[in-house]
Amino acid sequence: MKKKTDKYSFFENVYEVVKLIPKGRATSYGAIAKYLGAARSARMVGYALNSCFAHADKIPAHRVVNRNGMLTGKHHFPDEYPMDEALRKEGIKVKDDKIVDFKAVFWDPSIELSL
DNA sequence: AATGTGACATACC
DNA sequence: TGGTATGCCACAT
Repeated sequence: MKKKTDKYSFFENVYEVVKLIPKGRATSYGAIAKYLGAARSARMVGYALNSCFAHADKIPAHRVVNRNGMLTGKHHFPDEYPMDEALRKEGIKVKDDKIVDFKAVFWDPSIELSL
């Protein structure tokens, strides 16, 4: 329900999409940005996730990686819960901070959510 | 309003 | 493979 603002922040949108990512899947910043209608705001997606820890809800930010499937954001995760470990627990294989067979687990919101 | 920022994407070397 | 440079855009200050 909307109050004063008709639209939520771009961040809120990012959080919503990330939370919709199925277990064992992963997507890219660019894909999310595109789905939100701002394909050139991939940086904003990462920016948003940077604040995800401050966000009230739990954001599976570990399911969001860059275009190469590389865990570029792992350095931003808490040491107690590394990004690659989180992914492994969901069945995603990670090697050298990169998702193995990324395209196999790739989850594109602009496709999956439009079915 | 202006400036700084960045977990990207792409290009180039 | 990795460093540098540029474009890009929404948010923070």
